Amino acid sequence: MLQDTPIRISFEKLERAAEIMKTISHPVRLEILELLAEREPVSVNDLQTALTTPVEQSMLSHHLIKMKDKGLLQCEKRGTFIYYRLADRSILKLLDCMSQSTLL
Amino acid sequence: MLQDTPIRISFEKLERAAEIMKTISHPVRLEILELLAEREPVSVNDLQTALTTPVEQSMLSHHLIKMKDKGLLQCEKRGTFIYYRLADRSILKLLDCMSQSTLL
DNA sequence: GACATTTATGAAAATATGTTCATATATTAA
DNA sequence: TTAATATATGAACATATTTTCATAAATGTC
Repeated sequence: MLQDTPIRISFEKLERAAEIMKTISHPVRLEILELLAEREPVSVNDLQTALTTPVEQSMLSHHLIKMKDKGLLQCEKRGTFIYYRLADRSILKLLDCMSQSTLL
Repeated sequence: MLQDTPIRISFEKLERAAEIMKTISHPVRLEILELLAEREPVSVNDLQTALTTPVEQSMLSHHLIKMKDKGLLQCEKRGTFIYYRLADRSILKLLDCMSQSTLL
């Protein structure tokens, strides 16, 4: 059921929304979020293995840190491993909407 | 209620999803979509007036054409006016999710 | 201490995106 | 035909993002 009522957000919120969406608008980042949706927390290495696309360790680290900087992920160190988790699962609703969109 | 079941999308779909999200990840574009959500179709000029942020005619045109090129908008010419509309209202679900996200 | 493993860092390069400006095109009106 | 209005176009520029590469830091193991 599509909602048809006006949704009005302030420009500041539109800016923040745009920032969040921009941050995850990358196929690998979307897949990272999907993986974290299923299992949390996950180490960088496990993420790398789980991704369907081969991604360099360094590249993966950059992706993760970027999403963390934007407040989308959190991480925790255990020994030499770093475990990432979603900072807020409400972002999954976005993925869900996206996956259901008839635009895809 | 957040959905917690696995959402798995093919990499091609992730790429298309990323492309769509990237295209609308801009505060002005988000506001354009909001305006179109309420009223369709709207001429470029009316859009320009309705936007809360001042946007140059040329810039607005670029935004609209980009979203049209990506399949998110459609347009129709009447006289010297061009009326834009949403190509698919399912994109509004995304805005809705975004506006409800606790990340904002 | 030497070595392996895990992850981060930072610079450089490649690519993409956003913005501005001047101008073109199309339509309508006078 | 001239002028006015609506919109698009395209080049130039500025800025941001993505990717790669080499290397560093931290931890654990022998």
